[in-house]
Amino acid sequence: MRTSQMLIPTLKEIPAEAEVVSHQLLLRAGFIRKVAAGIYTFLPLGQRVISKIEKIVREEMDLAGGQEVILPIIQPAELWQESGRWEVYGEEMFRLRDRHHRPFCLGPTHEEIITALVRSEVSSYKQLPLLLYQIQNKYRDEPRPRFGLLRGREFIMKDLYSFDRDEEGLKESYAKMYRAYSNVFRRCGLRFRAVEADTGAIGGNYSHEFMVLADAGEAEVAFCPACDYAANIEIALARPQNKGRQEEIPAKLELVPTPGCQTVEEVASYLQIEPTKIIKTLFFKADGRLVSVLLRGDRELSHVKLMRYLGCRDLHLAAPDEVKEIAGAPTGYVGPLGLKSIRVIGDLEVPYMVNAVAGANREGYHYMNVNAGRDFELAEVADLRQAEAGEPCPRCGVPLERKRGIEVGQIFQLGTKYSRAMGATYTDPQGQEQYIVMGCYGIGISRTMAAAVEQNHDASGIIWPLSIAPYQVVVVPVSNRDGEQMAIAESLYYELQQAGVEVVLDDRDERAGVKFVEADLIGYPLRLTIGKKTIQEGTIDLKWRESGREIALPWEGLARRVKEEIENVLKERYGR
RNA sequence: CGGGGUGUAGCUCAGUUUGGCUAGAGCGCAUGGUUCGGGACCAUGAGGCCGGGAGUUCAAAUCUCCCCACUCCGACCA
Repeated sequence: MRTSQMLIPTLKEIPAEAEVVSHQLLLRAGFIRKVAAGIYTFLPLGQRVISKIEKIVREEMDLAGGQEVILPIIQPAELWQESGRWEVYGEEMFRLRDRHHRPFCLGPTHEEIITALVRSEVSSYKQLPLLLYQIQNKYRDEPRPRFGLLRGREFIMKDLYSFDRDEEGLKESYAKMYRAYSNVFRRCGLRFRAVEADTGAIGGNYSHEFMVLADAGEAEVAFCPACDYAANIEIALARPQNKGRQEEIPAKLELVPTPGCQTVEEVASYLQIEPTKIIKTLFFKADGRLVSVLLRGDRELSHVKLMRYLGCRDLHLAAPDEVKEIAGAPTGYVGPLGLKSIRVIGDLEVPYMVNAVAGANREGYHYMNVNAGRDFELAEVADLRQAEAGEPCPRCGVPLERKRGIEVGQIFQLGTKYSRAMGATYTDPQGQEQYIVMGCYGIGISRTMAAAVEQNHDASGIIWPLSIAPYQVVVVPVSNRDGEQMAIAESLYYELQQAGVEVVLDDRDERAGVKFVEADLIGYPLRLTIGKKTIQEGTIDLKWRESGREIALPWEGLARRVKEEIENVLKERYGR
């Protein structure tokens, strides 16, 4: 393709709406344009990257035994009512009615549709296992779309569903997908970690997320630099870190005034103690019931851990007046001493806290020298806090790292949640009816594109991994008015095309500087420059975007050489 | 949903506080010329319901009210 005929609207300035670098660069380099909040058009270059990611995904899914289908975007409410999710999904679902006022939704995911398909078409164990997938738009009316392609309301997703005879089969399918996903993201040139994850609204009991490590990520992961332990911070194991401090002798309980001290920081600085000495008491409403949670003052609660422990579906902080009613004091002065008629759950560290400080359930006062067991009963303890960087890995003891990540894929073992709800069964060899055991596996295709930019860019623009670059090579004649240069450029362009290289020819009547700057911004992995030197010395400058390495090579036979080099890199760095 | 910010040319923004000439700049675009290996320069030109509606006023981009969109923080998603 010739750039003079292509739609590549680059921008010199950063659009005001874009906050994160992938959003800025994808807009500036002419890959995407916004249509509404969280809804984007993919321009020709953007579409090519999407296609390339999809191609890698298809290869890996097909090699793992997947079969591609296309499921409808518009889905009838009845199926969602069967699974029980029509109500559960809430406002995140785009809902609509047809001309007969029948309710539908735009598919946020496809468990219902695929389960309905399989229950009517699969009836024998001989038809299992089955792996079906599609690549298609998904619709989720996010309360707050942001960061361009990283959190959209319409986005491109690959979703695969596995159907097995039993748990054993599910584990195999899951393992296959785990490997396939690792291949996909490696081949896309991403640095990622597979982490243990919560199952959330999708349901099921076992899950991994594939996280691309990047500061723009909305999730946090804890991982071990030495062993393979890695988990979403929501569920990463957090063992008590204060066991060794028990040499301190419990002292006498003491009521102290703490006027105007409502936060952990205020109390700590007023009493001249470390936040680690404070017992933080939080009140939550879990499915409508009040519970209280005790945590060391410097720790952060994991909502997911608490929800899992309580087995509740809805969890939010209690309102201040609810807290006052049950504790007799406003938030900031509440504590476990004398708390009645409310369930109290402590984090694993709380029993080890000696001579702690806690709210006195009296406005303006805290207790000092509080000890669990002596001063209050702590019947329930559980792992409820977020793991911190630096604490020992729960598997091997090496200090954990904690980083932000972009979730580009997630795999779930669903079990029989949907097959039971929707009656998807098969007949086993003994003639008995059994529920099909399911798994589901998603890859955010458009999000992967943004994640690749987050990880691969510099001050000049995008640095596409060769495997997903919109084009592999740009040929830049320094002057398109120089007939000799253009003749060489044209023939090189032709030869590269003949060799099967994905190439564009920048034949625009622009100054060389403009072409170089835009080539860098767009991020073509390889640039071939034809200038006066080419005429005089017979060489063409070959420059890799990633390393900046530039070498002059004789232009005769260059196309074949470039093709070989591209093949090598694709094979060695991005191959299977 | 709560709180903040912003809506003026394709893009980035002045102008709004204190109402008043024909609404501006840079970039981009078109035409002509000079330039030509890292976003050149000169000249000319096109391009605006100043987010929308209602009001106040002799007069509204500017003041008031309502609505909408975008965006950030939080809640939600979990």
